[in-house]
Amino acid sequence: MVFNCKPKIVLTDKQKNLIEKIGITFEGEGLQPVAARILGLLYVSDNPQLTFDEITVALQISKSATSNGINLLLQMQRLEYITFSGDRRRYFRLKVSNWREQFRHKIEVMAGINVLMREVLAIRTKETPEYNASIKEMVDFMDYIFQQLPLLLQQWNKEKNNKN
Amino acid sequence: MVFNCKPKIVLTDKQKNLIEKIGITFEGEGLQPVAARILGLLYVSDNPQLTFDEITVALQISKSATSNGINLLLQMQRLEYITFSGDRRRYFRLKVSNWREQFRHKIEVMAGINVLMREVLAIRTKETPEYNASIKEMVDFMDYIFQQLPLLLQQWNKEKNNKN
DNA sequence: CACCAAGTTCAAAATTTTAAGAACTAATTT
DNA sequence: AAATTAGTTCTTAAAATTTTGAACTTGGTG
Repeated sequence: MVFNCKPKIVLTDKQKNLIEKIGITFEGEGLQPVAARILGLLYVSDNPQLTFDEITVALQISKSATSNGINLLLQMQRLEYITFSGDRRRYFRLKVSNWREQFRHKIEVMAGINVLMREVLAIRTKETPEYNASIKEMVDFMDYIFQQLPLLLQQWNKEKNNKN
Repeated sequence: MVFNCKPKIVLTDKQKNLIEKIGITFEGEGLQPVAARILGLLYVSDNPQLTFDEITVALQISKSATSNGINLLLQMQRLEYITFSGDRRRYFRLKVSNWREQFRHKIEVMAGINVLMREVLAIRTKETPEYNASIKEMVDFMDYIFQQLPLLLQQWNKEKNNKN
């Protein structure tokens, strides 16, 4: 096992700042702080494939924090890993190519709220027709959007192909 | 002061369940639990205009919790209130008619993430062209979406007018 | 003026979330 | 077989968030 040594990853101040900025932003989206920083690190790091230990060291967190963060992100399908024969370590990387699915998933979550709003409309008193109509307008619009978004994706795919 | 008495608002089990369901969903969106339930209550309540005290009683929370929740939602522009002369109480209601702005705001937040991703691209090493291209593809698509969404809104407005 | 109603504020309590550390497991190497 | 590596799990500690209760305004009422 001659080349088991990996040059420790070094982060510039610019990179560190951006990791924190990404971290805060993704925390705002509901992610756990450590998980948010792991994403930041993988976005910013020169090497987009990092081991468990490299992540632990780069972010200066405990092994258990790394373990929890990684497993959460794996389960959320934000991360995947590859392995190399003769090396027990997993190399984690962002599932960026996955963005179409992520996008679809985000739409589904938002559409879920709309389903709830339809439940609201179903049980609301009929004594408040204007109010109900306001809610219905919003729900109808959102459904229109959710219906149109996949078409936009298709359109964009097409435009992109035309350019190449 | 003859008719200062208001019939205490009564909620059916169906309504209570839906308030909780909405509560949990909006918590998932990052809202505080109490604020999320206040929204739920106002969505579901037969009377869409409730006083401070009615909210406190209906949700069985403390006055300070109500105060915090209401002020948060007012500041977030999710709530507004009206008053009636000779009645010191404020009557709170959802700003549902506001949904176009809310929608625009949500887009801006998502677009903010995209700005960050462009920062990532700006400082990433050029040694990983495929990875960078993947990120760029995602960012470009999201920007396309954010650009198209206002058009969809216009289109929907038009379609709606044609129907009437 | 004394009192009540409609809130607000603040300190403390309760709850939840997050992270750490230490002990553990399961491969691999020596 | 002992030691090392790559992690996991579990208990606890620390931190942050949320909620309460009690005291405090502020404006109107009798």
